[in-house]
Amino acid sequence: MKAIARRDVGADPRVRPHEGPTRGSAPTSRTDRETRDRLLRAAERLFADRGFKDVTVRDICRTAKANVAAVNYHFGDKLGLYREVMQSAIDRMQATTDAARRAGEGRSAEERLRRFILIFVHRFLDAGNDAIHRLITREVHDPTPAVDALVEQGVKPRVDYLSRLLAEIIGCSPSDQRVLRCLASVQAQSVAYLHNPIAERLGFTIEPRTPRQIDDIAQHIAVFSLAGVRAIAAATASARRRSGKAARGR
Amino acid sequence: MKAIARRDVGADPRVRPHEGPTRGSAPTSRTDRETRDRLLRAAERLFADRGFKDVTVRDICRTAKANVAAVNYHFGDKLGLYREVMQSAIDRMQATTDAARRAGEGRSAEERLRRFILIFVHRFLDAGNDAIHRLITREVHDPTPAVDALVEQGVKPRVDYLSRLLAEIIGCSPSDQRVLRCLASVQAQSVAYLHNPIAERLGFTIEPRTPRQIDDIAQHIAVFSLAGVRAIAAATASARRRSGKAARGR
DNA sequence: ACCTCAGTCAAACATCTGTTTTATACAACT
DNA sequence: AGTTGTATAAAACAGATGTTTGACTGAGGT
Repeated sequence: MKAIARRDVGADPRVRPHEGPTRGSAPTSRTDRETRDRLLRAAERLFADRGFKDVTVRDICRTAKANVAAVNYHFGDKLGLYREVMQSAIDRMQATTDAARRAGEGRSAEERLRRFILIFVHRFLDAGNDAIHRLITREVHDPTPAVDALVEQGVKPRVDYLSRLLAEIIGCSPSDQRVLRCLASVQAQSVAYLHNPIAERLGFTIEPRTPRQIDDIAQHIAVFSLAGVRAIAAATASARRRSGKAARGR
Repeated sequence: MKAIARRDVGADPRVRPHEGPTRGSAPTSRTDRETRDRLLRAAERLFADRGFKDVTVRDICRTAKANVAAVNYHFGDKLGLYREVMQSAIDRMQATTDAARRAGEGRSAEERLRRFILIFVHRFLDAGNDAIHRLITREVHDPTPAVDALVEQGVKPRVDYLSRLLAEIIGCSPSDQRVLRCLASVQAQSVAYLHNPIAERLGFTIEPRTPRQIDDIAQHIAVFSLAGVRAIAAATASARRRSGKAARGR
């Protein structure tokens, strides 16, 4: 009976006793919301450090100095809390895409790509965004039910923009396979610089990076990627010129 | 009391009742070892799919059609099984490094890099190696106590070889920061092609890749990377020529 | 025939974890 | 004063999980 009741609540969240402090976006009554915010902050860091399943609500509540029941009260369940953390990450990801896109408005295709990369890498490696990016990276390898929102709102807009941009540079359709591969090559490079235990064990990453170091990395990825994309465009162009297949090797 | 006894066993594994079927590398008595192998195979797949903590010994034993106690009997504990799975992954990683390194012996530095990338990507994306590479990638973001062996035996040899190679191409010391960044750029690209739920949700990766597709990807990464490394070398060379900072974009 | 020991199995154990329950405190409103 | 609704707290619950225990089997050696 209890199990059934719980399952019903899960299926229809609106049935929950409180559904958090008042529904919708009411002012939540008074000075409270403190606990809620502390939970969100603690959860963001812990989820980023260890992933959804390896963090217990007791960990979160201990860090946030709240009672164990606080998560269920304010967010329905653990997943509800995670979704809210992830949504804020998605929002910041969208903001980064928009900023990096705007930075190149009115420029040539190559210059738009260069500026996109520079802005993007700076935000990506900014210490203040470290948690959300580790969070997003985790969804790639260990998806939770929140992955759908991430893909639709966070990943797709960026992929669409970069695909059109790369297609213009290469001179082909955005659905051409080369576009996707260049997209992968460009975006993958940044991920290598997220803090991770193996890189640290090898002596790379001297912990909080200086703005200078971040800029050096951004310049590296921009130079490397521009040259890579040009080479891909040139290789296929010269291949087309001699009619045959790929113009690989020497 | 029981808790203490268990902790003692954990601290000194040699106290365990069996320590697996006979110690060392004795022939394990008779036809058995079947169960052990089934456990290893099941564990490799499950650990690769879901990570160390998200797989239960019950999952593994169910998959391997063995009893729940089988893991503790044959491998001491869950971590012992994981270590053995990881060791076989490390061994294959070493073999890939050696093969990719040998493929370029006696060639120019650039050609050695090109061949290294081609061999490496082929092995990396070979369907038969998919599990071990997802396993290794997991250690990057969610290290277990097995990460030390991975770094020492698997990662370091590859990093050392590629560092020397890239330093030769760029024309600088292997400890130069540009070497590390090019190394990151080259290796990071392959990781983007491991099967992951987000790429699949976006419609990329048409499941088991054909040898043709893998070769296309390998060629792409080789062309892209060679051009990228050359550009980094050229940028710093021309920068040195005019004494100032970076010679970016234009 | 007897013993030994690796291997397997079912059951039990102790712990951890997400969630629920019950109770209490406090503020706002009637 | 009384009611209502929000927030928090302590305890309890139910299920899962890594590990251990004790019994049983069968082959090999004496």
